[in-house]
Amino acid sequence: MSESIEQPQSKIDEAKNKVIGSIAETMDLYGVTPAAANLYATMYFKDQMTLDEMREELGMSKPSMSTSVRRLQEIKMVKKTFTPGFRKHTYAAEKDFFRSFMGFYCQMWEREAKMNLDAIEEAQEDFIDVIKDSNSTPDIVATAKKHYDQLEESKTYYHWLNDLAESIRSGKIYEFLPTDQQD
Amino acid sequence: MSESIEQPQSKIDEAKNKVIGSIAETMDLYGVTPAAANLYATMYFKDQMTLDEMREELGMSKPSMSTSVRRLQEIKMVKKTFTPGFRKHTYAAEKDFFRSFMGFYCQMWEREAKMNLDAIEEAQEDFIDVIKDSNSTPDIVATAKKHYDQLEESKTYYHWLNDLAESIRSGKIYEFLPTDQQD
DNA sequence: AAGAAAGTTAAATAAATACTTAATAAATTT
DNA sequence: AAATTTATTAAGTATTTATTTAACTTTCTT
Repeated sequence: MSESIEQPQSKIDEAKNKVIGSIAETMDLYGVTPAAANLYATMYFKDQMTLDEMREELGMSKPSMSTSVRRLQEIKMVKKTFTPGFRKHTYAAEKDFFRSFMGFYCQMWEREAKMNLDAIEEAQEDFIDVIKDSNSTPDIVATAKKHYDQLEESKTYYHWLNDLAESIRSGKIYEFLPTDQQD
Repeated sequence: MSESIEQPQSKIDEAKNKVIGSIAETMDLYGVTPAAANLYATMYFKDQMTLDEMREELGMSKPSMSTSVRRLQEIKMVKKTFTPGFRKHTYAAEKDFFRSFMGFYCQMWEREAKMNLDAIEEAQEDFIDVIKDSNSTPDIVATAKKHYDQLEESKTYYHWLNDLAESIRSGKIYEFLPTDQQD
């Protein structure tokens, strides 16, 4: 048999690996570690996996798989599965990318909104103190006012970000942007 | 003067730094380098800046500022400004977070969709070859079909991601999610 | 309850990446 | 056109981050 003829199984593996590489690369760009990114992409083609199977399949250490799988659980891209009569823990990838998207972005956006709104609140109080302070020169007061107003305006964005996250979590966004619409 | 009484100017700086730290921290989480994140957050409170002012203000090297500012330009978070009769280049931060959001996410999502759709296309061709191949056992064919279908279904997500990006770029999303709605 | 198997935490190492210094290129002024 | 100022590229260094090895804890089985 000529070596140009590929075995069906290896061709399947090759095809899978193209997709795995691509998914992992994009996850990398979003700040997910390489091990976690490769793991998710690998699990995407599997029903469920144990830590040992992951270690075997990716050729990495077990602790690495353990921490990666936990990180993926945190962003809701992997779920623990219960397998009766089986001692090892089993995990399954979230295959629905819409749900993965939700888990990843909504969490991030809500966190961003909270963190920055908290900081803005504190800063605005400080600016008010400066504005009220009799030691403040007119220039200083004007600057404080300008910054206060800038922050006030920016709040609109963070509220919108929370609204966006909420409309994704609730699924309401799909009324506006249907999932089945082919372009 | 007691040291518990704060000078207005330093109080302003302190307040700004709270927000700068918070903005930079969230940008860090999105994979923007610390230097670029701090730079954007600093510029957020400035009209415009030169590379030397950036270096001075952040206490970092000029090349670091140069590469950071370029990265920020790529994601549309900083724009070059023209200052007549002034030799040095000047740059201004995009103060409208809605525009920053657009620049950052739409670019990422469009890139993700393109990359993964390309990989999927290639992989699907391979799976078809395997399905057609007379050397393939029924098991192999079944697996190839399963993977093909899974990839086919996932395309819906990438098309939706493109639609989402498009609706943000066009501003149509704000018809669905108004920016002024306070919660 | 003791032993074994699986998973996690902690410390150490390896790898990646961000940044700085030094050198080069580009642009503006005299 | 030469010189000076500004910006960028490249090479090297330092820092951070990811991963592994080793120790420990938990959980299950006999």
